Parts: sequence; C-alpha cells; structure tokens
Amino acid sequence: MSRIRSNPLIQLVDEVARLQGRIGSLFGAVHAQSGLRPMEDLVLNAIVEADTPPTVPQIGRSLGHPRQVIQRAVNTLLTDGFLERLPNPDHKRAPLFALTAKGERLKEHTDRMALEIADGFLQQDDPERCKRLVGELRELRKSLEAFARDTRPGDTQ
Amino acid sequence: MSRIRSNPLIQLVDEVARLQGRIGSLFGAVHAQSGLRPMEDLVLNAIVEADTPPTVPQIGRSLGHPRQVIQRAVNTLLTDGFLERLPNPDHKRAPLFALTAKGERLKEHTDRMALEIADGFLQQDDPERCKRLVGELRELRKSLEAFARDTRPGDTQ
DNA sequence: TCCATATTGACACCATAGTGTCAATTTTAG
DNA sequence: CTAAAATTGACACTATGGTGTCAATATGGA
Repeated sequence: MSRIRSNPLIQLVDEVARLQGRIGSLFGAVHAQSGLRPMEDLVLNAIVEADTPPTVPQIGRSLGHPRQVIQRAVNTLLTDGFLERLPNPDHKRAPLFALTAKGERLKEHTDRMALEIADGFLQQDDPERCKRLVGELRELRKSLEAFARDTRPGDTQ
Repeated sequence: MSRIRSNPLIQLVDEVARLQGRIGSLFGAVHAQSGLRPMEDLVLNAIVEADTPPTVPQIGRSLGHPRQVIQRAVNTLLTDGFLERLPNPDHKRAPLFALTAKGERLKEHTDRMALEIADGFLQQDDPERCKRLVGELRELRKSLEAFARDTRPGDTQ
C-alpha cells in the first residue's frame, strides 16, 4: 500500500487537495463578501490573465473545467455587468469576453481584500518561497495540460 | 490592478486552483469508478497518512474542512465497511477511525488506478520535480496552518 | 459530587458545481 | 453550393459540499 502511495504524483495530488482546503478556509471570507461564487472568481482571473480576450471554451480548457460550467459563470458575470462581449473575428458564434470597468473595479476590490490576508501571512513567511512555487506549479500545470492533450485529443462535448 | 495581482501568495492561490482543476479532470475517472466521493477519498487518505488513528474533528482540522463534512464522509465510509471505530482512551465520545481490511483493499485499488495515470505522466516528465514540489507544498501548508491557528484561535463549531 | 462549558454527532436546508442532452449555428469537406 | 460534422449556448437534473442548529454527552473546575 505505502509502496503505491509513494508515487510522487499521487502524493502531489493529495498535497494539492489539502493545500486547496487550507487556502479555502483562509480566503473564504473574500468570496463571502464579494458576492462572487468561487467559480466566477476563477473565471475572472482566467480572463484577466489571458493574453487576449478568450472564448468560453478556451476558458474552460485553461481551467480544466467543463465549458458548460464556465458558460454559466460567464452568463452571470455578463448580467451583473462585470463582463462584456467582444466580437470574435475567427468565429461568428463564440464571442470573446473581457472585463468591463465595473469588473475591473470588482477585481481590484476582491484582490485588495485577499491581499490583506496574504500580506499578514507573508510577514511571517518567506515571499520568495511562494514566488518560486508559483513558477514551478505553473510549469507542472503546463506539463499536465500537454499530457492531457496528447492522451485524449479533443473532448468538446 | 496587476500591482495587486503580483502578490506571490495571491498568484499561488490562483495557480493552486488551476492545478486542482487540471488534476480533477485528469484523475476524475478514478473517483468515477471507485464509487467514492472526492471528499471520502480525501478522508481515507488523511486517515492513512495520519501517524495514529484520528478523530473526526482531527481529520477536519488536518484537511481544512468543517468537521460536519468529515463526519458525513466518515459515516458513509463506516456503513460501507471501509472504516472501523476504535475506542479513544482520551475522549469517550469521539472515537478514533482506521481503515478496515476492506478499506485497505479499496484504497489499494483506487491507488493502483491513479498510479497508472500518474506513471503515464511521469514517463514524459521528471519525477524528481514532483517529489521536490510535494515537500515544498507540505511545508507551505504547515506554515499556513500555523498562521490560521495564530490568527483565529479555536473554531470548533 | 454537581454544575457550567465545551465537544461531538446528527440532520435539514442551502449553495454550488458537474453531466446529459438538445437545438441552433457555424465551419469544413465534397 | 450543399450536406455532413463540429461547435456553441442553453437548460434541466443530479451530485456534492457547506452552514446553521440542536440535543446528547463529556470534560474540568468549584
């Protein structure tokens, strides 16, 4: 048994799950006050960090979540005025999405709240470690995405 | 805005969320076949990795999830025969929990499935990186737990 | 021992995410 | 240009996790 659990990736999956739980209970207050659902916040971040305004399916792939779930979040964000539709020159049916000014303000607000908590922690902990980890985790994620693409090609529906 | 998002811990939170999504869509098949809910799997792992059979509230704290949620998972695992109650010398009402033989077999099975996927990935990727990351993430989590304890002392209910 | 307090287990209810499916539209191949 | 295939948006339904609350019991101090 412990032979099996000693696989590095298995351990990593478990550790990420625990870290996620810990993070959730630490930053939970942010979502509570902003009125954003966790998935909506995730979607906003994905859009902010995308090089160029993405389509719904693109966001889905980038986050590893089904497009239907993203669609729902995007629709809510649209009706709340945090997102706006942009015409997509490459595809007539799938518009691109970008934050409105209101969306930017919201994000700034939630980020500021999160920042307060984060700063508290980083005072007692080494910020360099977090910085280093972000890079390494991003690399790993890219690697996992590439692997997923190779293993099972297109999974649209 | 990007000034705010440049905080290392904020970035880390975001990256962990993405990684979690990616992992979920990669290992989702495992949960699907085992019949375990994600939270139940998490609880089993927490029990396996605990130094000594834990109580429900202890599992909750170790995972960063409310004890009620853990209780529900434990109850299901009990009725399914994957867990057994052990008397707790230190507390008459809160029993300790350990895997039954059936539970061990189940875990072995799910781990084996996960291992197949993991091995596929680790063939094209460096296992050392994962190993290193596990250690660093665990350290960070411990640090976050300590911080949470200091910030708001006891949150039982 | 007895009482106040804390902990625990249980349960109902709510919030959120995941899945299956369909029609509409668009893209692509012939 | 036409037809087949793929993509997209929408929606209902299901699954799962989170929260509030209560009674029961245990613990620790007077």
